Amino acid sequence: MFFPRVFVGWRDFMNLLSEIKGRFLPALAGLSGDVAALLDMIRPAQDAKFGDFQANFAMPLAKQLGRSPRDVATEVIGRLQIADLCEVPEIAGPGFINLRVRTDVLAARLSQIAFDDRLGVATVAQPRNVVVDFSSPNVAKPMHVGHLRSTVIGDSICRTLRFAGHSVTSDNHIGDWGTQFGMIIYGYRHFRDESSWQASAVGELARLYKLVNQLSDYHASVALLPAMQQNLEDSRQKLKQLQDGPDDERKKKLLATMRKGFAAAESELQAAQEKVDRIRQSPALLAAAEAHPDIARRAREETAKLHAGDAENTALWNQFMPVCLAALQQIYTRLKIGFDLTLGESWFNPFLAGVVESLQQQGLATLSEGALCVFPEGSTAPFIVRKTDGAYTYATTDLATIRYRRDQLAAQEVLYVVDSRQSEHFQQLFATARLWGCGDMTLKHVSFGTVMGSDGRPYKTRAGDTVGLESLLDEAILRARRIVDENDDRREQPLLSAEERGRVAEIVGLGAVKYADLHHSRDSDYVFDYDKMLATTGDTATYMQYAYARVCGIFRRLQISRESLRGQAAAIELGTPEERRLALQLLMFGYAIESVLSDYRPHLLTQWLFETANAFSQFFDKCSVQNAESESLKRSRLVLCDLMARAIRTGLSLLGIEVAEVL
RNA sequence: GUCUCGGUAGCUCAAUUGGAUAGAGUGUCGGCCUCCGGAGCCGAAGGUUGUGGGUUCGAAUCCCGCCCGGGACACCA
Repeated sequence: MFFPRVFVGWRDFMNLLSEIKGRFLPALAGLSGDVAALLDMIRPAQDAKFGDFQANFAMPLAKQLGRSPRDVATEVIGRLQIADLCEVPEIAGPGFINLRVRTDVLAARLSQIAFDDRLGVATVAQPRNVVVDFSSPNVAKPMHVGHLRSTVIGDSICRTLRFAGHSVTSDNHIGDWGTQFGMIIYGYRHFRDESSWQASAVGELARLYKLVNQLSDYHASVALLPAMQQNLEDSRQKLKQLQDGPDDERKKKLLATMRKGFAAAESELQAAQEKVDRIRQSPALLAAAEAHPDIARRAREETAKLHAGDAENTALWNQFMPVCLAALQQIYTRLKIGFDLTLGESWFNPFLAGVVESLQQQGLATLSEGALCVFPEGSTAPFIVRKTDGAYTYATTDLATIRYRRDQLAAQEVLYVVDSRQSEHFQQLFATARLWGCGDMTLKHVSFGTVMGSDGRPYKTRAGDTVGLESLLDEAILRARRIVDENDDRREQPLLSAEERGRVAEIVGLGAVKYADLHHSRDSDYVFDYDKMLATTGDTATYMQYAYARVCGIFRRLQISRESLRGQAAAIELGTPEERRLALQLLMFGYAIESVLSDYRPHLLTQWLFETANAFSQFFDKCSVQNAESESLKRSRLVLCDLMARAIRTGLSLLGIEVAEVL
């Protein structure tokens, strides 16, 4: 018999939900062909008033059998042997079966996992070999806010997969071979400031990149400006004509479309004009621009020379790369994020010709308008694997990478944590890979939305530049420091030295940035807002960190070390609703992780963390540890506190967020 | 034009993928420190889920039409 996914839970004896599903299996036998689907409809209750778990299968099953849902529910409950786990199941509403776990069972389960670092979460029965492709910045330019989501989400997914027992290879597929290298090579040759280069090679490279980019844009804009003005004028005319023309059904819609087109043309023109103005306002820049009229083409030529193996450009590339990588590493070190591999585009360069050859041999690639293309089913646009000029594209590199990951890394699954704007590319890539013979791998685009500013537009500085990641982190940590200072200064006896305050500020600031990102569901755009992410109230990383610090405060106050609890048995007493809720919440950790991994959604873990910290805060409010009515209750609560602290620490660690004993 | 993602409380976002009376945070108003950290806890108000139809026991979720917004659509990656 084939066992579907739910039965993985057999090993996972601490997982309440799996165990409950296991009890329903015999009770449902013979009622439906697809028992797994029915078991899948047993879930945590969506409201505590309905109990702890609810089974929703009676309605669809009744339909299948042509009976009434409550009747079916009654029959299933009649067959169900669950008295040792749950109280008597109740049927509610149209036919929901509500389950409440016996409190003594919760207590017993909690005792068993009390000192388990994994909180009783078993590793998966069938580990997969997963490559996670994330972050992937261009090395020649500084990392900016756009790289934040991929980096933070990707890291969290890696950590969670590893925790679950999968074999994970994180790979930073950096852009180290593209046109931007031609630009810095050109810049280095013509605009290098030797003293700046000596002082800070990265800084100088960033400046050169920006300069060459600006000058290229200038010439492109100057060339395009007349056409753009004409275009704007044309659409102004057309708009006017239409407005004056006869009313009919299509007019309104057409008008809206044209207004949109007009607005787009207008802002396009404005952007181009700004690029031109910026150069013209500076005599030095203007002189540079005029001295290098065909800078864009010549930068492209430098790239082409590099790709062709030109000795001088290769030497420059070799000189630049360590500098660029060190700059990236500095950010990753601050973020406390690491990679198993950093195999960039350049690394796959030697394989590209072979990839194209293989595609041709299999008859997958055809020439179209001079470019060699694959036309995967369901897509009209070509997937270009070799350009007219003979150069390969990132499509080619991505295919080479897939093959490498399958053949050399034995990957069963590859996750691409990349901006949703590239979803069409990945659709084509995956379709092509399947045709090409990589159909045995699971390829998944874990897409995410844009980081927006409070104005609802992509997050930029007031001057309109993208925000550098470095300065963003600085700002968050600075703000966190102010909060930490203020808080500690308020105490009669400050607890933190200046050095400790700095360390805490870093934990709080970084946590705020990461949590803010992760707690949104990844496909939606999210608004970046320092004030919200570092708010001292509400659903932020600090809330969890604060809860953690409060637990530590209890132990400090009572002068008991958390480790000292571990020696003896942990008898748990759950006499109050607050203790019970916290216990149940702690036992749901495994479920939260499963939910995250079912579709790579870290926000489901932030949700669990918030609920857990909230359950603790209620407990903290109502259930005094130091004034517990008995020694055994006090000990029980201490164990609960210790467990909760480790739950928060472990959960946050899967998001890449740290905790501090004192905030 | 084609494709794609979205529109949910004043604001920022959820809703375990079709389940019960759509939930959190924030903001507003009102309670709670002789007691372990008040960065906390409790309560109230706040909704025609863009809109009109359809599918069924049941829809924010699936299908169709329309209205708004973001994004992608041939040689940048």
